[in-house]
Amino acid sequence: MELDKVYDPRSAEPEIYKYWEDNNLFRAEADPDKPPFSIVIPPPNVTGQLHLGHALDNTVQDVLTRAKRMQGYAAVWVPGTDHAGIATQIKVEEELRKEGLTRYDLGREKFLERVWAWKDKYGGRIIEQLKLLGSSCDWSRERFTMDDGCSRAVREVFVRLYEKGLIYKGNRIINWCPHCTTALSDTEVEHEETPGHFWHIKYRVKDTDEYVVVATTRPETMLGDTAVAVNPNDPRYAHLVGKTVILPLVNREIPIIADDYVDTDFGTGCVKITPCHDPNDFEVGQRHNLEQILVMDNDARIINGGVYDGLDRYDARKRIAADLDALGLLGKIEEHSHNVGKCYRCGTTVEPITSPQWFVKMAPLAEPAIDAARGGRVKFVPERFTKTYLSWMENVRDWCISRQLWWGHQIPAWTCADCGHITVSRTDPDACGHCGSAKIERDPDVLDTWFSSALWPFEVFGWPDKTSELDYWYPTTVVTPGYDIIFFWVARMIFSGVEQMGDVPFRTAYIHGLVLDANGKKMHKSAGNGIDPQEMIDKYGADALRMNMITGNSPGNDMRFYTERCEAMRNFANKIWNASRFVLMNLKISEISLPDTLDAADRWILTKLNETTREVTDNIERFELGVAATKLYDFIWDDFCDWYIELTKPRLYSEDESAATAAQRVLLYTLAELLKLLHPFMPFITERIWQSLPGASGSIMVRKYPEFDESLYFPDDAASFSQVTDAIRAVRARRAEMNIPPSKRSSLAIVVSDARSESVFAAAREYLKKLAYATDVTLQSAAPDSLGGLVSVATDAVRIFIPLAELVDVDAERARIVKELEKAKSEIEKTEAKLRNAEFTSRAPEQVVQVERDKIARLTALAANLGESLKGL
RNA sequence: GGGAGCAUAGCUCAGCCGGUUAGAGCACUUGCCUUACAAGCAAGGGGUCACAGGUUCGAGUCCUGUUGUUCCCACCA
Repeated sequence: MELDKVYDPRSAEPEIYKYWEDNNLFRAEADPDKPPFSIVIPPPNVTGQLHLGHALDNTVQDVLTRAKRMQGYAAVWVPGTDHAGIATQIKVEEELRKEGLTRYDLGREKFLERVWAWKDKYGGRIIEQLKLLGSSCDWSRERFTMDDGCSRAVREVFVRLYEKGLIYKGNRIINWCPHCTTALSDTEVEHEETPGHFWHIKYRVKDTDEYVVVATTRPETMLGDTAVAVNPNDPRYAHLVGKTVILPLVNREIPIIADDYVDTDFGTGCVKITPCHDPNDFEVGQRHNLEQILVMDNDARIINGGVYDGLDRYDARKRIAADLDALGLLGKIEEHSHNVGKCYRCGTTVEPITSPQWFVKMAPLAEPAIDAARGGRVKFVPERFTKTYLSWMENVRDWCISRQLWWGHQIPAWTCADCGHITVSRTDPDACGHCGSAKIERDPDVLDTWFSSALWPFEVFGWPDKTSELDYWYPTTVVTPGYDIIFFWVARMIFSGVEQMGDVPFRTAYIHGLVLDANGKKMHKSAGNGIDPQEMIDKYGADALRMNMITGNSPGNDMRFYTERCEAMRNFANKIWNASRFVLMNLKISEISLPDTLDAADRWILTKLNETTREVTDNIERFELGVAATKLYDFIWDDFCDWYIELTKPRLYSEDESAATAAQRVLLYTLAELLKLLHPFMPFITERIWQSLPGASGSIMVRKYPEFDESLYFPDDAASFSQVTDAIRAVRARRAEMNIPPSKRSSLAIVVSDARSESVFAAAREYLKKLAYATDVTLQSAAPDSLGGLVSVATDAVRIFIPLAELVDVDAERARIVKELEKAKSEIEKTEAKLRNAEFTSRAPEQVVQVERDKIARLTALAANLGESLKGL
């Protein structure tokens, strides 16, 4: 099958993907004869567009999975599509707003219909995009589970934890997003240093003329103050403890209490206590049995605040400040920069608020999850992320899991209107579990999306049923998230897996970095610096984008995205394409097999191929995908294309049929092997070329990954052959310096110093002619008597004479040789000094010492040859 | 306040257990349309590996400190 003159990924890639799909090549079922390799794929956010973070995730997963599968594993991909209710919901709300509607206008039923349609529309698009990227994930396994109330697995876990007392409902302070109108967990709040003000407010002590001054960044919360606190050891205020102050504007009498929480050195040393709107104050309030007064509703509008009721929190802030000022109760206003919590999805400033919510008690769950990482049952790659994980897990607070959203797993809890008992059940109950009343109502809240995501590694295999799939694939082998979701997802999968399954959800968490824009900024849609991967795929092809993602950065480190690198990888694809075209158009054979006799160049390339195979396999094993890909890039471009293909040309075009056939065989064999090696990284183009190779059948995706082959490894021969390539390079350099075009050929006289070199060069005549632009090559044991008219070139193995003297600038020539000679001499000196050092020779390993000795020998020979050349000038 | 990462060529980055003359891509210079490829070929310029100590026969690589920078975590109102 012939290859088109130009490779067009835009048309080729979808075709190839279809071929994989049509032939059902993605599905790898459990196989008792093969070790399982299962990889957990994060649920893509349904936001209508894939971003480069997903592209990176997806590529890493795909490379690993394809490689493992070719290496003989039963490899399975575990795709998730069950995520991000909130993202979708917010998007739909935005759409509605354009029509002047809110979700309340539509009602839950109708609203969910819209959300669902939107998800189908855009969720499907994301899967199409992932396919474009080459994802070998078997998307036919996709399961949408979150629309129908609550999935079985989620319900099972909820009930289990509830029965163990690890889930509780309580009126606690939580983070509230007034835009999404839902509670958020601690991890969903991003803290951002924000400039603000520090308002000093005077509270008059009752029945005195004395004032205490409190400082606050949120004056509007004063409406909910139920105490003022001072440090018990603060002499300034000791006399006031136990007295009361009159809360201005509200005229409520509140106590002055003493609590260690107050830092005497910060602010005024007096703190207003608002139990409903500050986590610390909440705790203080608990300790002192303070009244809780909620002064904001779900939209962050004032309630229970008298004349301020109905005002937005920021309007209220202005009004209150103004009113206090009018009363002369506003002290200084300082500029104050402080950390403000923002909703990680919409960026709105979150409001700490007390609210009845569901929590997971973390301490008992964290402990075994910590042990799992300490004991190495879960390994993080790179290792440093273990620490990130541990420090979070060790300090984790209870997890707020209820969300006031309409789409998600609805909490399986029913409250009785008669007795107030909460019934938690695996099946929908008809009556209260306590009093039997039928007047029960289901909790309208849904679960944090990460609650269900945490169950993914076992839920997808059919849990809570005991399935053979689950038995075979769990624990999964690896998960590959970015470090930004270690807390959200990785940690929660670990403690959920350990708790429910009694074992970790995956053996290795291979953590990658984030994709930044060219200026080093995190990509955000709002910042407009995001790049749609599809754009890159359309322009350069998925293979190029994948290589760009994989190479040029190391595990766990962020990478900046450069379009130029995509271009470079596109060029690489083009290179492979053209090299393959060359091989194919020169073939007269119809099967992949090596010839009986290999010549020097063959042995050289096969040795290089073997080394590359060994190293690349090793790198993949250690998750060093970037290094692996780079080695393949170098081998293919430098060794195979630039050297070996050129080296085969004389034989391919020669009259000698058997030599030509031998070259064809080695070319085809090497090409087939390198295509297999490269396939996990550039799946499309390798498949396309593979399908065109004579004697290759089926998909390259299920071929065996190359292994190191001792019988095709000739390190000594390869080393000898490098004498030839060195000589060729030296001649080319000489000619380039003299600006001699390749079209101007000349003869070469090569002086060899020993029998080995003689035979090496004798066998390499044709190579020298082709690559060193020689008309003919003669070997001799001594330099020509007269060096007149000759240009000389020296390597450590040979001296070469070229009759081009009429073009030589003798002075420049001398200067060049002197420079080279000096460099060689200084190297020799350094090396000799090293060898003279007894400490070195006695302590360094023999191998290392030998390398130095060899170096001396080589450099000495080179220096001698250079010296001779100099004399001849 | 605690923790982590990064600092190597003009730019973006590799460099795994310390051991040849520190690499790649892009950019730059010179010469080439050599019948696979100008998205290419050949040759070349460019780095006291942030700074200061230390360990070692030997340090870009390990240790300590300094500086700069990025990120994560944390209840200072």
